[in-house]
Amino acid sequence: MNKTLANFLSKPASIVAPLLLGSILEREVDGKLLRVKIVETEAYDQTDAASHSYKGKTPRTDIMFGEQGHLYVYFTYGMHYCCNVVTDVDGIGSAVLIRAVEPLEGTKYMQELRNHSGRDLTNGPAKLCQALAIDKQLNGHDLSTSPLKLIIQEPINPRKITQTKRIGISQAKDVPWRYYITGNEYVSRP
DNA sequence: TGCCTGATGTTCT
DNA sequence: GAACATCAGGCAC
Repeated sequence: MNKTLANFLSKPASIVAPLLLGSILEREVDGKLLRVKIVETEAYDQTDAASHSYKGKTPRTDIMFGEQGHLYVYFTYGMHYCCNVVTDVDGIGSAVLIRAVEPLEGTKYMQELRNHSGRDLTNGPAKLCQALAIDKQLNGHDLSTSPLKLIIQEPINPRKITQTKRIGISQAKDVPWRYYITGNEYVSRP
């Protein structure tokens, strides 16, 4: 694990989530390079009823309780994958869900992977996983290594970040741990 | 443009 | 056996 990245992610999810906005994900697949910018995140930790780690460590959530900087991929609703960046130190079940990204490079191949084009290419957690060919094979992947790298950028101006309640969940809806870049067209709809 | 619904697998009770 | 951190397509307005 890259030390700078590990250090950056060594804090609770609610702290890291807004700092991840504007950072870059680089994905290599089939010899092609895909680059996207993170524009929307949600924080989850073990004190949070909506979190997979809330009920303690299970085989499924093992990754969330592990070392920060790894990818936690889960399968949901019978047909979709979603990906999280594990944060906080080893032993704490804390992660940041990537909800939306903005395509920077390889857009055409993402459209092929999604078999879909247009604005709604990556504006949802399951959509971006499909666009980046992320599935459970990448569960536990170290984000400082290929074929999927997280590249931290300077944190964007907090004034350009909107913080709201989370969406698409049934528990702890009132916890305001959703963050997105204000006005970015790739953010999912509220 | 916006609500409603079906598809469908993994996990935990 | 139910819940689920979802999406896409259909149909009404």
